[in-house]
Amino acid sequence: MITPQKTRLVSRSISDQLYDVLREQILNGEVGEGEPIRQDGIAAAFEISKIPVREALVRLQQDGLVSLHPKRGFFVTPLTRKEAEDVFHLRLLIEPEATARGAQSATEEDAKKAQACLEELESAVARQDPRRGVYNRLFHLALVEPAAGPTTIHVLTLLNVTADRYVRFHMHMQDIDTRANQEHRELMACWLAGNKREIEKLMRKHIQTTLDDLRGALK
Amino acid sequence: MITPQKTRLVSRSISDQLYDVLREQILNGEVGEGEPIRQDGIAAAFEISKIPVREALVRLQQDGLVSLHPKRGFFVTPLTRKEAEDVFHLRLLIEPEATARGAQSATEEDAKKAQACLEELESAVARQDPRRGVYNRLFHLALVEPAAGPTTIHVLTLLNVTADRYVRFHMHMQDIDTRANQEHRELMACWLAGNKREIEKLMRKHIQTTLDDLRGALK
DNA sequence: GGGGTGATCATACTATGCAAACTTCACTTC
DNA sequence: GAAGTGAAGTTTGCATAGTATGATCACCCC
Repeated sequence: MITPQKTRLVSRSISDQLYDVLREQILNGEVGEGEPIRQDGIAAAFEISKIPVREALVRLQQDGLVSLHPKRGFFVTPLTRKEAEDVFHLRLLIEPEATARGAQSATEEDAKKAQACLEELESAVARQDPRRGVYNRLFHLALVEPAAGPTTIHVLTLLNVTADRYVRFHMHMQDIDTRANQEHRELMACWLAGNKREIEKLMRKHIQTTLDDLRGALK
Repeated sequence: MITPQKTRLVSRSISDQLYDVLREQILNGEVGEGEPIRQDGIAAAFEISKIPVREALVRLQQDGLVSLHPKRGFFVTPLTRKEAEDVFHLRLLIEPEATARGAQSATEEDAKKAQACLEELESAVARQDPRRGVYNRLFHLALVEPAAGPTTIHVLTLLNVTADRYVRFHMHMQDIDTRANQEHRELMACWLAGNKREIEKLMRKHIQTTLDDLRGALK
């Protein structure tokens, strides 16, 4: 018998897949900041045409990861201290409260999913998976999802992606992995308990600590 | 002698121009919600190829105005009460504080620009310009710009665009134009005075009032 | 006549190719 | 030798066109 899938299987377009790949590469710093992005080169490297390449780049532009100079091409947006402060400021404004609301209206289902995300994250950290930034985002979002509207999800994704870029670039992962692990466990426990005030405080502290570390790395 | 231009003259691509046009049309409700968007149709209507059409739609998708079902096309995202509440919740969280910070670090230059935006807005309202939603956004952003980073600008643009869509769809403009005019004047005066606490309170009230009106229209 | 099956049509998605624009660099002129 | 000029070489941006996929409908079997 055919077993039904939990994950809807949809055909992902080339541009859609490329979007993820390019975003990961930029977040990993594999493309130097300010460096021009040659459409032909990417198309050749992936053995595809320029059309899906352009579409992926346009999406990354809307995310603020690359900028477009007309008739001159796409460039990786430079990392600036100003933007880092900006992003974390917004996260501190939005995410603690959103997480608290998520904790309040989380169902059993939501709790399962959040815990699964945490386990996947810890497993990724344990095996030094370079994609653990992705799992970190997924965990943070899972805590928010139960109560958040689509716009909140979208904005927080945007902010977490950009924050992730700064963290990965300026900090050695091992240094924060253990601390983050500890904090994530605390967050999770508190979130499951549904303690609104406490979870809000913890999340604020979690983000603030990362920002402090980042400031230190930026000297 | 050649007079130097204040506005950098850059070549705007077809997809870039189309992005603005389509966004305005969706905001005006000229494309029914849930309605499929035929790429061929748009390409034919504007006498261009499908490539720039797709790029414009991809950008609108990142903005949340249209959604994409793989191999089935783009659809105008439906308006929901949940999203409206979500968007205004975020605006209330971000915009008052950002405006207050803008007021504090505004230069003479910034003040001139903000006042120019307000005048343009009032003029657009006076002549019943259907594009006055655009000028409203520009005014709100001008108050924030002096102190805001690029991400704050981007997020607030996103939120204001979506908020604008709900306002235009559910409310008759004349009803709020006069009240908004009054409030904008107060905001402007207070902003110029640099009264942080007061401007924060006023902006919060301004957004809250719009939300209340919107809730009323939604019954 | 209802449910399943296959052919036809419409549309999305991507490859190829081309013209316009930008960059680079050799060359000329002062 | 420095600055200006023009041609060659890249690269972007878009049009054309083909392929693949999903939707629609007629047809068949029960």
